Amino acid sequence: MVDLDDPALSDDLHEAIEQFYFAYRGFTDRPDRILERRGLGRVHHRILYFIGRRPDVSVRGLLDLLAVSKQALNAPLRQLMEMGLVGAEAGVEDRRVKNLRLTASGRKLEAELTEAQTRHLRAAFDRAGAEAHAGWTAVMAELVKG
Amino acid sequence: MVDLDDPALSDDLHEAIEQFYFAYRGFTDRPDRILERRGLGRVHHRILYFIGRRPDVSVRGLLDLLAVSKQALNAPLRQLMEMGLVGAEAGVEDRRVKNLRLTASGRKLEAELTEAQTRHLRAAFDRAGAEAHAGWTAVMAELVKG
DNA sequence: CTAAAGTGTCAACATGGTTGACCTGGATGA
DNA sequence: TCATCCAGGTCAACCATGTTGACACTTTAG
Repeated sequence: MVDLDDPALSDDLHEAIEQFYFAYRGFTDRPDRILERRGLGRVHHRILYFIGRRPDVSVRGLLDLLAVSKQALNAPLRQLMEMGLVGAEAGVEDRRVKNLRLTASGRKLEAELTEAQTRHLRAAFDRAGAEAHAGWTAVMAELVKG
Repeated sequence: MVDLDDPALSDDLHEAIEQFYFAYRGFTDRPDRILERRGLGRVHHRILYFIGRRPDVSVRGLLDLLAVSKQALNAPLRQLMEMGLVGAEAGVEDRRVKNLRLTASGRKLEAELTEAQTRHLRAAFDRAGAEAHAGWTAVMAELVKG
């Protein structure tokens, strides 16, 4: 059992570390379970997610977002294209670049996965209140910047 | 380049997903870099951290906290004991259980690693303000519960 | 024409996790 | 007392995800 009310956790910054760890773990394992039923992994989710959010992103752009090597990206991306979830088109200005987009079925899977996470987040925001929601967002923005 | 101000990110719940992802990534890679200089990994950090926060935790307790198999825990834990960073004592009531504790040098390394993360968090909390800090904590608590 | 950039792919390797099987030794209840 | 359960340790096979290095191809740009 995970007891976050343990009296040993006095320092609130230490508590924040644990909250971050456990919250993130809970945040990722729902979509993970959906994915593993299809033989896909977390990488595939991240790829689907970012292509969905940034249509026509290039392979290079994806690499920078995910901060992985192109070799690590290549296999799962190709797999998603072979499964018909992601489509690619040569760029108009520069025909070397591939503009990546979700297909209809890609959008469907992406929505299913992301929905699991947004439902989780929305529930927490609702319970904590609008003010807390705003505070959370502000702190997260600082963490991303810093 | 990671551009979180991209106009495509309209839905704030989607933005929250990205913030969570990028914030967590930034949060973990500082201690990771300290560790890799000593040939240790993130697992070792988590072990040191939780033993530090919950002195006399048992191996079983650690397994439940980390949610990994005992085989995954065994090697890094043994390594930490061989390095003299973690000590163990047989339990008084039940002599099967091992009560794990940090040694002096274990506490030193743990403090160094954790300090990197608390400094990061403290900076974000300071910039975002006390109210935002409270909101962040409230939302995180809900996420851990949910 | 040449250099650089975007993409693709092969190979070798490291890490960190899994499950299954089996062992020791201490606790415990019929 | 004896059978059984539980904490812990260890071996083996396996898998997912990542890395670097090297090389090829196409296209763009100087």
